[in-house]
Amino acid sequence: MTDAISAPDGHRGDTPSSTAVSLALAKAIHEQRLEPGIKLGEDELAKIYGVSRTIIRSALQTLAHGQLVEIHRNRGAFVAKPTPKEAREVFEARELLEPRTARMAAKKASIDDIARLGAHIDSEHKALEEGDQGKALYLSGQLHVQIAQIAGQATIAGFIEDLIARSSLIVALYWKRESALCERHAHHSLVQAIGDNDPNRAEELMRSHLVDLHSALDLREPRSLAGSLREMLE
Amino acid sequence: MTDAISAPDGHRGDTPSSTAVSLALAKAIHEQRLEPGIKLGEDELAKIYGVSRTIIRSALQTLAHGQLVEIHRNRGAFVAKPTPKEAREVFEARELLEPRTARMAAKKASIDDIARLGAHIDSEHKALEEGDQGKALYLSGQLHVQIAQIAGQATIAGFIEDLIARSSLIVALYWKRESALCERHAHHSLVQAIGDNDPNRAEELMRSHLVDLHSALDLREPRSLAGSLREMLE
DNA sequence: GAGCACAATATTGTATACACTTTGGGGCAA
DNA sequence: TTGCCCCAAAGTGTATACAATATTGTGCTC
Repeated sequence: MTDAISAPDGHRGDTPSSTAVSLALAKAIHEQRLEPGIKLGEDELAKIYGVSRTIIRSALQTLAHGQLVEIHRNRGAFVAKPTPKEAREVFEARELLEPRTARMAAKKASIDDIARLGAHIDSEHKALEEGDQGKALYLSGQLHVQIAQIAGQATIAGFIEDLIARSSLIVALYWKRESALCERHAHHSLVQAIGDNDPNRAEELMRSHLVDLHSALDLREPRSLAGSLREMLE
Repeated sequence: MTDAISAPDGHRGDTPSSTAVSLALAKAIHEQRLEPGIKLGEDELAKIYGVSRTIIRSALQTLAHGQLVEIHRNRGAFVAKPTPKEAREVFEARELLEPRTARMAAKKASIDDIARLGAHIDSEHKALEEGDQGKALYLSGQLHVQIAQIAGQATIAGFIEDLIARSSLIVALYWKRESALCERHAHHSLVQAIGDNDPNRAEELMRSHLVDLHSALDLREPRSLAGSLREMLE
């Protein structure tokens, strides 16, 4: 443990370490290595990543903005636990934003874009075959983000990115195990529609894909999770 | 100067001072007391608000998240200057989100909600009569936020809140002076449609209101502003 | 033994100190 | 004069120290 964080160093030599930490934490949440409700102690994180609490605090604030983390004053930061109402809102927002975005992506997608999407789906399949459920879930979300980026609307893409991150928490809490991962086919045909520059089909496929996801959730009560016991009594 | 910040103390006794600072700055930007591009020095703000740089830094990070402020590493924080492309994206996002939201608000609005909207419009008119352009602009944006809140979709309302804040920067940079403020009537009839629980009309009025706003912008080149000279050479 | 009050501990909130980067100016050389 | 380099000053980035608050454990009282 306590290996210093590997700075991703996006493009140039500048590397705010708080960004690296928040990305690392976001990915851990996205891959469901961090369960909803778990406490994120500042000192603990500071030791793990080999930085001061200043950096950790900044990273936690960033995550709180995207609603991946809840910060309670004088009590600390916790991985967020979206309520059923919030979960519904997230998916309703996605159903409003993403189909339109998929339509735009289908209109604008270049050869390069389509190649990237194809490669992405391949990684997704590989992760599934290797049994890396967390990584597969992460990649599955990132596909939606990539589509939004192809649509060329950075602002909306940013919103979608937030919604997708929160969706991973929602899946952790509300996913019905019964429903198989029908995603494989859905993503494949969606990418195909975009590759064919078929906006109508892309929009409709995205819409039905989201409805499928939404209806695969059991939004009555949050799944009981380790560490959640205490919070239920507060 | 240097009067300590008046903590708003939202509901309970908890008051993160960084929140108070970021709200104060956001309002100043919204009311166009802070021009796009102006530098927000940490020490300066710390003295003004009577807190340490720690707090200021946190507040600036919050604002950067909403894209009201741009932070350049080792160079400092500046009030954001949205590009024409960004401006278009913001309004396109609004045109996607707000009409649907107005529709939902018209469906759900209670007597109380409608009274609040009416009171809001009154304040708006009063601010205009008193010649307080900044406050009028701020209130005008807040009406949109309130409508989104009435719709009961907190997630989408949050997005809209961000978009409205950014819109004030866009107006500062790209508003054609020629176009009169047609807002008065637009807001009035919009609130009326919501009060009548007429979703179709509310949606359509919101849509056309946004189109009007959008077309009152000159999105070719950012308006030259005090202090922007230096930045053009950087 | 149960409940409460208080002290000890742990953790977060804020301020300050120090290190690093950028910036601006003055001096020196061509 | 012009161009360059180096140094000083200013400002941001990070770590640490201290203060305030919440939590937990202990012992007392009833």
